[in-house]
Amino acid sequence: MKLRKNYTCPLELVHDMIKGKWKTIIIFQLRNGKCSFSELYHSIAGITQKMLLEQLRELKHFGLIDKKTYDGYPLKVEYFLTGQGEKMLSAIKIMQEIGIDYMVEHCMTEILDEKGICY
Amino acid sequence: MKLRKNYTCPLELVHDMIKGKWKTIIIFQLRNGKCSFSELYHSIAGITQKMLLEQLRELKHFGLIDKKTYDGYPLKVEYFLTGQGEKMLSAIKIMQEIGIDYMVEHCMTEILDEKGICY
DNA sequence: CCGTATCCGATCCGATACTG
DNA sequence: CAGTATCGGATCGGATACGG
Repeated sequence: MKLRKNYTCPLELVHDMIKGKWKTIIIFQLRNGKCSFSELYHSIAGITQKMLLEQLRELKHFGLIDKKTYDGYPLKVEYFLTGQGEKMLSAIKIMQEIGIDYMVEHCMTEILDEKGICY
Repeated sequence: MKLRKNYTCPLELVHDMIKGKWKTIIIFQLRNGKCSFSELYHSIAGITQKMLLEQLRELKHFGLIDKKTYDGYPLKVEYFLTGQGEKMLSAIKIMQEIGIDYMVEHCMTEILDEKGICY
């Protein structure tokens, strides 16, 4: 990842913060508090270890998440949202609604749970 | 663009709606109402005609913007946000704030205007 | 003014195998 | 359990030229 890139606008910066297929989903999965690596891994359908690690590293770099590592064996790590991560979550929750609106509108609701939500 | 993709979660869908370097910026530029193609083109630093057209087409496909074409010469077109586009704008405004927060925090404020905003 | 077409390097991301 | 390394196809996005 290129650090200290010359950004010409805040939204360009935020694009780097959350770009890619997985970052918004990862942030959303952390909405209820801390998760271990494998909790995230098993709760996000289709993601690979490589992608999860990579995206977690980038999210941490931009200060949206942080992690706490515990010594001992087996290794234990907890990922959690920072203050800015929570702020991003509030934007992502709006996006989730927009996604659901679209799916309802276009009859793609078969994947939603009984509350009309998934992930 | 692949239509009727099989989405497994709303955020994956929304990722397609706004992915790429330019879409959030385009939506933000439409925050004050309708714009012609060239107004958008000249107000977004660094974008090419190709990218602008391509991204406008995709935003329209997902129903975040719409356009109105007037006959006559020279050609006149107006792009504007739909209801869902306005909803997306509310999320994008939060992201803008996050971007500005980050820039202030990391002393990258030289590009911000006197109100601390750009674009 | 508005929209299209092509070329090509950079990046994304899935598959897979491996380490502490 | 947590993290790393490599390969290769797909997609993204900038440059450039052209057409209605």
